[in-house]
Amino acid sequence: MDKNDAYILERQVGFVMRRAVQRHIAIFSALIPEMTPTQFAALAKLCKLGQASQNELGRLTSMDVATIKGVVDRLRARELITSAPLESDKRRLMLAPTRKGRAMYRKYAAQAAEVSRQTLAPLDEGEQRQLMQLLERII
Amino acid sequence: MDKNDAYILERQVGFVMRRAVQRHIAIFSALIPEMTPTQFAALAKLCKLGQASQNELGRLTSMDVATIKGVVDRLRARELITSAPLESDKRRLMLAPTRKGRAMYRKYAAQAAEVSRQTLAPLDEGEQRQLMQLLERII
DNA sequence: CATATTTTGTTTGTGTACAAATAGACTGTG
DNA sequence: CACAGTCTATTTGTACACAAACAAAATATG
Repeated sequence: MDKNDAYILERQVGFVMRRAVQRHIAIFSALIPEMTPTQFAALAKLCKLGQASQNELGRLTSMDVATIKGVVDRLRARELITSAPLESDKRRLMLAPTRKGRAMYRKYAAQAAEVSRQTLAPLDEGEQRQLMQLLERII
Repeated sequence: MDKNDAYILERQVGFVMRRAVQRHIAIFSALIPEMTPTQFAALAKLCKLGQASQNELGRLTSMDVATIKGVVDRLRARELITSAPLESDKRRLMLAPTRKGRAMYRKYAAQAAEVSRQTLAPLDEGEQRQLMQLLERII
């Protein structure tokens, strides 16, 4: 095996992204210990929408059916959202933030933005924009 | 709240990185269904080193003690690595790839590199280098 | 209208990922 | 030497993440 085509773990995108995500999550939980990034994402999206079915919310937050169910269960257990079967389509479980959920979202929205700032802090503004654009293209 | 400082989920680094990692893992498991990215990372690193303690391997692959233990257990269950307490320091669990483990690594090293290529395929070479450099700086 | 297909949600099983508590082994310092 | 502090590994509990199998409800199509 030639030295040039050696597999170097540290140079693989997957590995580097995994580490970057780890750092991001660490920053998030330091600034917002009350909930996980995933929970906040679901709550934020639901607050933005007003209401949505569980499935819909999952698609919009890129969580599969099993994952969104767990996240929804935990948010509901904390009374941050409510759920109820839809009359006109009994398959669907309509979700909406509670007053408490909306308050939680408002309380932490600024902090969540700060998490993004701190995550990108090692880069200047141009580099930050570049990184975001490049990442969006490999999604 | 001004529209400009609204929290837009899709524009947060954490969210975009999470989705990019999801795509990467999907590509990985399509090309290498035999093992997970994490397992391959640990096996690859161990093959490169020849041997290492569990703790050491965890640090080098960015897995905490509980995570690396699980990964090691599964690799050992499949007889891809062996483990034995070190005589000179009975706390440490020395790991080494088995012949089967080394064969597995050799078999999939090229495929693993291909995973990285496909993940970055939407970008040209310069952009790929840029993305990698930017990601490395926010680790 | 009847039924094949699709959609939505649930459940189970496996695999990361991390915090916190514990135990045993080592090291450094008095 | 003693023992305080550190290091390594394990265990437990919680939380994503996804595949696969299932059930119930809605829709499409003949």
